[in-house]
Amino acid sequence: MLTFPFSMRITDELANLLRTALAEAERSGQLPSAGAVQPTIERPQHPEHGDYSSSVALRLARTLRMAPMAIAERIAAAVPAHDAVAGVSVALPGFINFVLADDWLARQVDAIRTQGSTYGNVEIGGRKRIQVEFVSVNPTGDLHVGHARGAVIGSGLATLLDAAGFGVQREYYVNDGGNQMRTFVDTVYARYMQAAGHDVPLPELAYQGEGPQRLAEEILREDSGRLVPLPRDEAARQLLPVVLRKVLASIRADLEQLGVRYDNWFSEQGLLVDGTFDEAMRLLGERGYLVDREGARWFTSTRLGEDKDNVVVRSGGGGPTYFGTDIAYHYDKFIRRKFERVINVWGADHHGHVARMKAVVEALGVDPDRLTIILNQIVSFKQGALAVRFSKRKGQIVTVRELVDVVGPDACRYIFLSRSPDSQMEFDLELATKQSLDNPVFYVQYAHARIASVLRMAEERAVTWDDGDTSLLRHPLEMGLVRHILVLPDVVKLAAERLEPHHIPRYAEELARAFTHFYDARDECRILSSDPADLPVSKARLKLVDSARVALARCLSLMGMTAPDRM
RNA sequence: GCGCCCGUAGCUCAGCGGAUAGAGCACUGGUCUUCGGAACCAGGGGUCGCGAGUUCGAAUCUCGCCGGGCGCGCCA
Repeated sequence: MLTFPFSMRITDELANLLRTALAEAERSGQLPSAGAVQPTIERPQHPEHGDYSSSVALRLARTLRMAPMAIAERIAAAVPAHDAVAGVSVALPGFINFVLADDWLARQVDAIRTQGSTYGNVEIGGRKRIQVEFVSVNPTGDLHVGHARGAVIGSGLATLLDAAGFGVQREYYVNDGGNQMRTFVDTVYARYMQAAGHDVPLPELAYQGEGPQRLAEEILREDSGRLVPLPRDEAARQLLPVVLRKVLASIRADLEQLGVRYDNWFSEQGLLVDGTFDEAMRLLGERGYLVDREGARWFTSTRLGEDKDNVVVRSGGGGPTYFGTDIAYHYDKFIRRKFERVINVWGADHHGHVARMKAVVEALGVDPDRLTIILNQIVSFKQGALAVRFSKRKGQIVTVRELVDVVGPDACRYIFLSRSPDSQMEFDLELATKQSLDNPVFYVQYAHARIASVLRMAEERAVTWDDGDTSLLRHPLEMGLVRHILVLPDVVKLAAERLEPHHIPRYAEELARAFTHFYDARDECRILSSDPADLPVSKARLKLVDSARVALARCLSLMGMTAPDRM
């Protein structure tokens, strides 16, 4: 009898069984040699096809020149006994189906509870250093509502990669070195002087809205007009760090409200002052990817198959372009800080930047596959059937802060996380704020609160269940719940491998449903019974719902949501 | 014009080349006296945008077309 440590995913165990079976069938001459094969394990959609299945026989049919069913039968016959597996069968057109053993399933309940908040972790990252950079909006005002999606996807992805065993760093790239920042500071300066009673005109292309003005008035109040007598350039120079500090503090506070935190805030300006920019340019030059033309310096992307070259240093002493400093930034990520992988989460409007950025990384001598750029499509908002157009004047939601105030961080995160970044999603404000089970956010959290409530009630009735015997669990609803709980590690693995956090909320909903089905079978599977004879099975069921609590809480924490004990 | 993303049930969305394409909402009908009814069960509803191709097998891969979004700056 083969056994594996409980921390191993059941799908890996089944794949191993198939590998063993395949090797054995080849050794005994039942099957011709197939070479190296990685049997895949799927979860069938229909329960009559078992708990897990494999199409390995279908895939082998061609190379082995045999009928798929014959291959499946010979593999299935050679599958070694395993205490997790109650049955192996074959089905047309050539599937091998596995049914898990109830007693083995029941034993997993204690194993899951032992793992607690680490349940669902998988080891696919090997502690590899990976950076997730996201949001990175110019520090020129509040985060717009459109930035919330990238913030949630980026932070969700980072948490997921953590759980998958990567060494993750969350980073915000602060664009404090470019024209936009300068224009913003100039705008604040003009507003500052105006507030101090001086008729200083706004710069060309000044930032509109009341943001710069409010900021200017605040700074004026705090520094009592210290900058008024200074020459314009000097005043702007001194104003920049003050503006930056205030705007970043506001952005940071808004993101924290949304459950988003960073390990590092990285300054673009720093790349210029500490020589990183020059170093990156030197390397690119040495490798022959820079050319001076029309007074500017260009990166010759065309050498790497791009449509056109791109300016990295402007003509007329204009300094580096955004693209130029981004080269230095990626030089820093890969060559200075030696991240093995870098993930950038960008809005879809940065699409045009992707190909040349990959080209740059390649030009720096780094495998471009180490850079992944996730583009999230734009979000539109609606209120029930009505489209919402954002307009400050109408007093509608415009900033991330306002969105979080109205919808709440949990619902906000869940909704953004449950859609693939590729979808041009619609965010229904009405549904998101609905306090009912129409709202999947509440359905999942409600299941957790219900479990907490049952456990509280057990405590009130002085039922101790640490000694519960899970082998008493055998009802189909009990087994069904364990089956669902056991899927979490595979979901984490899949989501992390594919960098797709949206599988987590889908699974969480499925798990919540499995719990609710079990819970709702009041007659057949009552957890707390008034009949003393039911005490042993009550204790076993308390352990079962506690393991469901562990898995639900883990899902919620992976999504950066709270796991409420009461609602 | 070129490039990328999207098109799946009335709506919002899942779907790793595999079995009868799924979930929630909405709709229709039904269930339950104790653990949280903010519940549960059942049912109807699909040319997977259209057309070819590859494959034992295509919503999934390839090509073409249609529709929507985004991009193609010495902006970021």
